[in-house]
This record gives sequence, C-alpha cells and structure tokens, in this order.
Amino acid sequence: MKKEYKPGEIEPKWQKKWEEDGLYHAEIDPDRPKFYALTMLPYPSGDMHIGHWFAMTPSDARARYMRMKGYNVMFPMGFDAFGLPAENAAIKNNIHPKIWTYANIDRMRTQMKTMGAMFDWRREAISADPKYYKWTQWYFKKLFENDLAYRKYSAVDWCPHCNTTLAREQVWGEDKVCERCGTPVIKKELEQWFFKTTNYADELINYEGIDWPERVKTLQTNWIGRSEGASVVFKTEQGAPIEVFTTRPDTLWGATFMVLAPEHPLVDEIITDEHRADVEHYQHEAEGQTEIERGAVDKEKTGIFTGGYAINPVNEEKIPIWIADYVMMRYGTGAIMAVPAHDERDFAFARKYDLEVRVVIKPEGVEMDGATMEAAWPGEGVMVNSAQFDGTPANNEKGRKNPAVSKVIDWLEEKSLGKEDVNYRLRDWLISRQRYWGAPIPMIHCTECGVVPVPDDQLPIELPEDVEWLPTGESPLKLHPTWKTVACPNCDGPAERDTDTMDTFMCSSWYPLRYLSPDYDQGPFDQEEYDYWMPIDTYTGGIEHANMHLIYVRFFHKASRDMGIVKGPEPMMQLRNQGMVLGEDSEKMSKSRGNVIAPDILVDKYGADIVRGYLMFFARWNQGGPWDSQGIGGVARWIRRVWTAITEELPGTPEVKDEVLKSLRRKLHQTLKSVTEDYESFEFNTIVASLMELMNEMYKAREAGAVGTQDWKEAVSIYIRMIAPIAPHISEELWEHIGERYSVHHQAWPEVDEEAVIEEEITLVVQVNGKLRDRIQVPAGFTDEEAKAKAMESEVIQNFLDGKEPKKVIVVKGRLVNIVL
RNA sequence: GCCGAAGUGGCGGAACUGGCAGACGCGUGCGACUCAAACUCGCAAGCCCGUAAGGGUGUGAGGGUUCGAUUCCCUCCUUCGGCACCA
Repeated sequence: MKKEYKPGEIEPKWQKKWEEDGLYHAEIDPDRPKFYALTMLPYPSGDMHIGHWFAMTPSDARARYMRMKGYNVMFPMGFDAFGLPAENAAIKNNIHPKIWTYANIDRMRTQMKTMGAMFDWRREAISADPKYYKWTQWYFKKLFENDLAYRKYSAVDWCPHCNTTLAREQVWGEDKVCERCGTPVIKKELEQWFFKTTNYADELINYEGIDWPERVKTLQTNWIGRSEGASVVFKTEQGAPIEVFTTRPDTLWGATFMVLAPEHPLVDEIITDEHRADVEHYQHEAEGQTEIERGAVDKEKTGIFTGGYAINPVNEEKIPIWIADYVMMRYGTGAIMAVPAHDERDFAFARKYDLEVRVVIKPEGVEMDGATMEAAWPGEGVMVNSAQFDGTPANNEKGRKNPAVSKVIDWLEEKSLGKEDVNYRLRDWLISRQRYWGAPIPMIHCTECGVVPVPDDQLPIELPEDVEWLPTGESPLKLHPTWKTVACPNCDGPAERDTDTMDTFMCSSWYPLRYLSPDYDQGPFDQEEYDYWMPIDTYTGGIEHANMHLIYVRFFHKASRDMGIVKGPEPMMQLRNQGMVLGEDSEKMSKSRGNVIAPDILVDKYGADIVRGYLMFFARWNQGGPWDSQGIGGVARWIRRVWTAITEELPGTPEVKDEVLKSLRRKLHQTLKSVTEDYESFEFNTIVASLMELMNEMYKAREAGAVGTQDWKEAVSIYIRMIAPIAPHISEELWEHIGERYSVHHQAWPEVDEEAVIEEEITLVVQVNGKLRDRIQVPAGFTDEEAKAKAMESEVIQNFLDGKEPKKVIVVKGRLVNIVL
C-alpha cells in the first residue's frame, strides 16, 4: 500500500489542529525553566520575503529544539508597524497609512502561518496600535522626567527626500546618505528631541555576561568610539578660557598653534579688526559646504589666521589661533591644540601655512628636525623640549597605559591646568521625526509654561485620522486644523502639541516587553510575566542593526533599569545573526532587479517543510548566500525519502544480520549526538547534512531487512523527533503514522546512548613520512604497541620500508601510525 | 588610513582540541527502470600522468614551527563589511 507525501494536505491540517489546541501557547509555569526566544519583528511591507523565512525558520527550529529539551519556550511575533513606507504609499496611492499597514499585517500574518512556526499569536504586538504606543509615549515621558530626554537647537542631519531629521546612526557611509532612501543628507538648524545615549557610553562598551558575536561587539565599540586623554584649558590673550581635548597631553610642549572650528562661539571674540573681513568670509564658505565636502579626507586643508593668540598653559608661550574646517564643532570641544610634529593633519596644515613645527617626542636613534622633517612622527620615543619631562618614554599605548601621557596628566591635575578626560564618537540619539505615521511625542508647548508633558491620563495621544498630504512633504500633523491646538495642562492657557513623531526605533526598543502582556493596560507590561520570562535568552536577527536597533535596545534597557522599570544589566543574553539570502545572480534581491524569490510559490510547489529544510541547508546561516533553485530539489528528495522509508513497506527483504542492526544503531546515536551539538551552536546546515547521511544508512538497513526490528523502530522514532524542529508537519504526520500519541512537539529530545556511539572497529591510517600509504582495519581498544606492530606488518608498508629501519614511529591512539624514515 | 570578517572541487559547503582534505547536497557523466520522457534508483568523479595497478600534486601566495598544518606563527595578495580630518 502506497501513501503519497502530500504536503499540501498535511500541512494545513496540522496547522489548524495546533491552533485549535493552542499547542504553542506560552504560559507561566514556575515548575519549568523558561526560555524566551525572540527574532526581530518585521516591518509590514506587504509580502513575506524569502529573507524573512531565512531569519525566522531556523530561529523557530531552535526554539522548538529548546522546547523538546524541556524548556517552557515563548516565541512571540509582532509588527514594527510605524514608518515611512506606509506614508509614501499613502501619498502615491491615496490610501491611509493605517489601512495600508493593517492590510499588510493581515496578509503577512496569513503567509507566516503557512511556515508552521511555533509563534504564540495571542502575544502579538503591533507598534502602531494605540494600546501599544500609549506606552511608547509613557516611556518618552519617563525619560523626560528622569532627565534622559532633552530638547536642543542644533545643526542636525536632514534627509531632503524623506523630509525628516535623522539620528546620527541613520546617516550612512562616506557619502553621508539616508539609511532608508540613500539620499545624501544636509545640515539643518532645528530644535529637536534627544535621548541621552551618551550617558551610557561606557556601559554600552561593556559586554560582560552576554554571549554576543564578536563582530557586533566590535561594531558597537567602534561606533561608540571611546578615546582616552585629557582636557586642557588654554587661555586667550584676553584671558578667556579655551578648552581642548587631546589624546596626547605628552605633546603639549609641541603645540605651536591652536585651531578652532569655524563655527566655534569664541571666534567672534578673538578676531582682530584687521582679520575680521577675511575670517568672516571663510566662515561663510565653510558653512556653505555640505557635510560631505567638508568631511572629505583627501581634501586639502584650508584655514585662516584670526589675529588672536592663546597662551599655552604648560610653558606660557604665545601661539596663534587659527580657524580651519578640519576641526569639527561636533567632536570634543570644537577646538584643538595643534602639534604638527606629531599629528599628520596638523603637520600638513603647518607646512601649508608655514607654521612652526617643534619636535617633542624623539624616536630612538633618529635625528629629527622640525624645520626639515617630511612627515609627522606619531609613534613612540622619548619626550624632549618638554621641561622637567625630558627623557620620559612615550610608547604606542593609549591613555594611562602610556607612561608619558600618564605622567603629564598627573602633573596637569596637580597644577589645575587640565584633567584626565574621555571623549566619545557616539552622539545623543535624535528621536524627533517630522512625519505623520509614528507615535506622537507626548509634549505640549505653552507660551507661558514652556514644554509641558501630557498628563498620563490623557495618553495615548492618538494620531488624527482625517489627514492630508501636501506635495511639499510637510507633516500632516502640522497642517491639521485642530489636532495640535490644546489647553496647557499646567495653566490651561492656549498651547500646542508637539507635531513631531518619534523615530520608529523608539517603538522597537521596548517591544520584547510588550509581548509579555500585549493587552495589559496598567503599565507597559505585567510584572508577573516580566519576572518569569525576562531576560530574553536568545535573540536573532540581521547584523545591519548592530549600530542602530541593537544599541538603542541596550540603551533603553539600561535607562529603564535606572528608572526602576526593569531589572538586570542587559535585555538579551545571547545574540546570533543570520546572513542575507541573495538572488540567483548573487545580487541583493529587489523588485527592480527581478531576482526576488517568493516563499509562497515555493510553499505551493514543495510545502513548507521542504522550504524550511532547504533554508537551513543551503548556506551557513550566519553568512547567507545566493539562492539556488536547483538545490532545493536535494532537500525535497531527502524529505520524500524520509516519508518513503517510514510509510512504505518493502516486500521480500532478506533476513537481517546483527551487524546491520548494530551499525544502524551506532549511526543513529552518532547522528543524534552531532545534531544535538549543532542545534546548540546554530549550525543548521550540518544538522540537515547529518540527517541526510543517516537516512542514506537507514535506506541500506531497510533493504537489508531491518524493518520490523526493535532497532529500526528506535531509529524511526528518534529520527522523527530529530526532524520535528525543522519539518514540524511531516514529523507530526509520521509520528501519528507509527502509532505514537499526539503530539510529536510535546516529546522530549532523545537521549544519546554513549555506549552505542562507540566504534568497534577503526580504520588505522598508516603514513610513511607523513604520507598516507595504507589503511588497516583494527579492533577498537588496540594498544599503541599492537598498532605499531600491525602497521609494520603491512605489505604496502614493507615495500616502502625497503628493509630500512624506521627512525621513529608515531602512534596516535585509535587514529594513525606515522613511520618516519 | 583605521577596525573587523573571509579566501577549500564546476557550485553551496564539511573537517571535534594539529592526525584519512573535499562529508552532505547541487550540477555533471555513465547505467537501471520506461516505447519514450519525467520521477525514482545505482555507480563514478579534486587536478595532472597512466588502459590499469599506481604515482605525483592539492585548502589565496610565499616562508616558518612540527613526525604530521585547511587548522598554529610571520609576511603578502584578494574580496566583503564598518568607520573615517574623531584631535
């Protein structure tokens, strides 16, 4: 009797049953260890993409594995539903962002259900839902009340295409382009809301206790960019202080001029009348440049003398003050001491404008003259021309690890000329967005009282639905006739709402907490759920978020901890990144290239189990790679073979031999062992490979008459359980077929029989001078002496020996004998 | 320029802690089944020489350590990712 494998029938059947039975509901159970498995929530762009499947199905398989290992697993799913594409669709197709977004969510949820993942849909959270963003707004207020949110007027990054400001993290690359649309950003002077991420800079570069990929930690550390050094206060001739930050206080005696950023507030004070016109002209030019022009590294340095002088505090020397666009207002204090002998940039500048170059660090055995040297010397040496510090060695270490730096800092502090200091590349997080489809910032601007938070009982501040978009791109919230007009909660006078919305990264910074209790209305989450489920045990997602979401989410957790809302140092204990699925042409999939692979079509053709299996098999998960539509046939063949081996009877097989059963059982437990290890280490491609290998063995055993034996039954039972996380539907069907009780997904992960794993006979490799010459079958437990003797006996080896006596014989237990002549 | 990751058959990739390189799969070739094709099944295969037995060679390149290196060390090349006048 032949029963065909019909994924199109069994998959919907089991999905329906699982849903009816609430098989994947995650409930608090104090008697079982919990496991919070999380994968990054998608943006509801319209259709499920093969990339979503690649991210989600291995994560699902791992969550299922953890469940079989005895953990009470929660694996929730939701939607990061605010954001620009909805608004762009609104403008283009005249459809409201809310309607567009929710239609997409419905569609994607349906598509996702065909995946057969163990998502607990009762915990679904949608960030654009007022019952969700009420708490996003509540968090904003909390940060404001705790002095972690502030409003500042400054030059910010503006995307002219998206018509909104961006956070520093959302401006990418050398060309300074918008992360979303690739348009070069421009600078705009605006008053905007910021979160004080820089307060946590030091904590954010500490990854103690969390198992995150080195790659992500490096990216974050570089992004945060901590530099150790000193701040030193110079004075103008008139006595006004100019603070500078330097990583090389040991070169203070070599400072021959100062440079201020063109927009430095002190410039106006120090220019002499004689230079005023020129300086102002220069300032004006620098201002007119885009960030890209000004930031170009290979650009020739330009600057202009202000006419003013500063006094170097270490030696009371009078040095000229210049302004130059190579000094940036946004880093440090916007002013530097220039040490041309030991800094490349200062050197280039000094040579161009004929300024003094004075050597203060002399490398060993090299004569160096400031007037003639051809390049700056940033390396190690001994301090010279530096008064009492002459002779102090300076090495290549940073900060206090450099004895010269350390000694000078101590002295500066003693003399109150400066202090040890640290600077970061990280900027505070700009969260205001001049867009409609986001969570409104819950603040009111009152002419009398200033900025006033919206009282809690008035949250959420809902988005008005009757809005219109103008071609100017201005936010509909600003243009709405009544929405922004309110009474001040403080004085009841006329006031206006903040018409900006929050960066959607704000919504996704706390979403794991909303899954705990998506309908809870007494707070962002139910404390009882929090205490049981948090922290997140495994988080998976793409590496592209290393410097955005993954920094924000850690900042958010640490700030929330300090505000008494959450506990513990980190929100996510383990992080793993998947790679990207590329098109068959090895290019990034995109509609315009026409290389997009649609999961729906694959599911129709092969069924979800095969698609899942192939996604786990076709590439290393953490690397991804180009799609190969031929390759899926191999996985399809494997799954159908599994089906056939278990459901089909094989008439007329010989009587089975003991060795067949024994080696079947050995292979079974060896496979179980390696599959278990690979689930632990996220090596999904080798899980499938070793399961294929075992199936090949099982086929042979089947033909050798193994079916019906106890060993065969054990193999089938364990096999079904091993594929359950990868192929949840076929495994459920086969589990039922062999007469076991529903559900395979309630079964415990099988135990490895270590005895069965051991090989009885091993292949001894015999080498002569490190080259493979022979292989001998020997019983396991062979002693080294016996192995050596046996190897020497071999005819092949005797030929190679040619009567000579070996110099040395190396025996590696149970593996090889190497005869050295 | 700085920081990081990676280079293994025609392709995706495997190889535990220094011990049989190329598991598993795709593709390819040959064969079985079939009137035929598809499906399915079996066999072969890194490259070079050889009808074969066999030999040589081989994990980006060069060198080193070692009885033995894809694995450890040094130098270099290539590709990808991040940062970039960061003081």
